[in-house]
Formats: sequence, C-alpha cells, structure tokens
Amino acid sequence: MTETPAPRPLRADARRNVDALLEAARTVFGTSGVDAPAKEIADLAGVGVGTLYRHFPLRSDLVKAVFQRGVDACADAAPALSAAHEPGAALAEWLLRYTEFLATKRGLASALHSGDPAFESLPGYFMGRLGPTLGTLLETARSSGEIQADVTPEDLLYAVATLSQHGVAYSGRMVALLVDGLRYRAVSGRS
Amino acid sequence: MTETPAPRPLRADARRNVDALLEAARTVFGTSGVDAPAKEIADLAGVGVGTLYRHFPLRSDLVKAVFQRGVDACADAAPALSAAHEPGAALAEWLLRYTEFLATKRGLASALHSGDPAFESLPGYFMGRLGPTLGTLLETARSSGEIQADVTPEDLLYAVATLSQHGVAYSGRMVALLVDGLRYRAVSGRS
DNA sequence: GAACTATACGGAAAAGCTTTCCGCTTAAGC
DNA sequence: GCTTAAGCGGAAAGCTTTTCCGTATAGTTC
Repeated sequence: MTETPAPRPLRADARRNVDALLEAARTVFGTSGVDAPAKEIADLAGVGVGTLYRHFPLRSDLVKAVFQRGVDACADAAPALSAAHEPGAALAEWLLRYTEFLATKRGLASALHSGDPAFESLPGYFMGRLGPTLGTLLETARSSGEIQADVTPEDLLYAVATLSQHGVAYSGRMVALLVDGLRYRAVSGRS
Repeated sequence: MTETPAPRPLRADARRNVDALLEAARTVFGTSGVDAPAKEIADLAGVGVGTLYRHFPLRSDLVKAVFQRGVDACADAAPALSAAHEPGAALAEWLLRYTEFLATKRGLASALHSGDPAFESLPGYFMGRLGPTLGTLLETARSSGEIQADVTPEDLLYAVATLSQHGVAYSGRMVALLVDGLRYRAVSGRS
C-alpha cells in the first residue's frame, strides 16, 4: 500500500545533523524538560534553528522522534532478555528496563496524554511496538504457570508507564502491587 | 503563623470577574485543553486579558485555581458519602467520584506532573486535601476487615489519578486490579 | 579534479502567545 | 453627589515557534 515513492537517499551532512539534533534533544529534554526552547537544542546540536525545523517541521515532531527512538531501543532489548532468562525473570527484567526508560522521560510521557492532537499518533506507535513485545513475555510467563490473571499487554504497559511518572521508587512499589494482583487474582468469579 | 495581614474585602465586581474567569477557564480547558490561549478564556468570561492577569498573574495560576476548585469539591463530598454508606461502599463510592472528577481534567492532570515548576505546589495541595480524606476512608475499611493490605493514601491517590488519564473504562479495570491486590495481598512475606 | 546542480544550511523576519503597563472607569464610603 | 482608591481594558513589550530565502556544499558528471 503505502510504498516509498521516492526514497531519497538523504544527503550525508543532513543525516549527521538529524542525528545530532536527536541526541541534543534527548539531552535537553532530560535537563530542561520537553518545553525547552528549540534554540537551545539547535545550539547544542551545533546547527541553526532553520535546520531543526527543516527536519522536524513542528516542534512536537522532534518530541515524537525522541520518544520513538527510546521505544525502539526498549522493544529491541526484549529478545536478548528473553533468551538469557527464564520466562518469569525475563518479564521482570524487561519491566525493570521499561521502568528505567520511562524514568528518563518525565515530562515527555505526560505530554503523550496531554490531549494535544500532535501526540495522538504516539500511543499507537508505542502500542504497536511494545504491545507485541510484552504480549509475548506475558504469555510465556502465563504458560509457565507463574502468572494467574490475564491482563492485556496494553493495560499493563499503560499502567506501568503512567505509574512511572511519579518516580522510580514509587513505581516500584505500585508495580509490585500490580504483580501481586496478577498472581493472586480474586477467585470470586468476577469477570 | 501565616495570618492574613490585610484581608482586603475585594471589590464586588472583582469578585464577580474572578468567578466568571474560573468558570470560563473550566469550560475552555475542558474543550480546548489547558493550552488554550488566555484571550479565549478572557473573552468567554467577558473581560479583558488585563483583568485575567490581575487576578492570576501567571497563566499557570489560573490552571492551578481551577484544579484546586475541583479538588476541594471532591474532598468535601467525602463526609456525606461516609455518613450514608458502609465503610467499604463509602470507599468505593468515593473512588468512583474521584475517578469521575479526574476524567474531566485530562490535560490538566498530566500538566501536574509535567515537570513545570509552576505546578510544583499542586501535588502538595492535592495531597493535603485528599490524603486525609482517603486516609480516613481507607482506615475505616481496614478496621471493618474489608481490606487486607496497608497501602498509603498517597500511593493509592496517585495511582488512580494517573491511571485515570487513560479513560474511565480503562481506569475502572485497573482500579479493580489494584483493589484485588489490596484484598489478596501476597502472603509470601515480602516487605 | 573541476564544473554543475539539487539539497541543505543559517539566521533574519514573521506570527502568535504570554505578561506588563497605564490612562480611564466605577464601586464604596462620606 | 463627590472623592478616592480598586479595578478595568486593551495596546505594547518580550519570548517562542515557524517560515523564508540567499548562500554554501555534497554528490555527480565529464
């Protein structure tokens, strides 16, 4: 369907600048928050604002790109974890990795659900990339008998993401509570 | 300590305008999001932007005020609920009321944790007002034997607030999971 | 390896939003 | 009704994002 009509190799310096911008943005977002002036990012990347806006027409496009990079890295980490640990441990390890990733995104994660239409596509990307990843981990753990309840990957992903906004220590406690809920799900027959 | 040095009765038209602004802001935030231009709010309230900024020097002050109004209303609802229902039911009813309140705040609730220093004081107010409220409900329910685990009001309050950002249906499911966790807390002796 | 051309760059200008300022209006007290 | 100080409206200032365009340069051709 949506095939690439004109792939355009993208010039070498352009590619370098895009990378520098992404890296600079990640840093600046981490220190000054997602609302930091675009100029600050361009300066750190060593380019003009014009270049920034050439590659990311809207400020929010840059925010999205940085977020997606992080999501990709997180998803890519799963197979290795899954191969190196038992199902239950792999799930736990990955959730930890996921939590740590989210911890660096503070304002970013909240912007995701701020109602701003610019970020509407993010949850979809997030889900499409991480949903299957966690889904596999979860199903494997359930098959091995370590998990009782059936929670959807989507629900759990969202829950941990949102909970993480309040700090690592806090999210650790609440995620533990959620996992307890998964293990000892009420047997009183509620759907 | 912090006694009112000069209470200043506040002129009648001023009081009326503050109220109109608060009401207009609540509406506009609900429809256009918390980032709606200040002009839009001033127009709906039928005043000039100067008036808006006289009463709320920073844009964020208006956001804070609207949020606090909602928090107050929610806290004030507890005693009546507590008097009209059994401990467990009162807790459930209040959490529902609380969830519904949060549902109307979308972007507002996320702004709360966006890292913006302007909103730093909000969690404190939020906690000071709602913490004791939920604390009482929770302790009463625990005394009645309906709840096993000891979760702090703070943790639960935050958890539900954050979870609610994803929609009423979703938060309903996740809150149920949390409550199951409270009832059937793991006995494996983890601190 | 020099010339050519389309791509990309930088930063100045435009547009939009928040916040400030100040002359005019009006509520409150006498 | 007159006085006066609180309060009002909207124009102007200050910042940020976003656009524009003349200039520079990677990639290609001879």
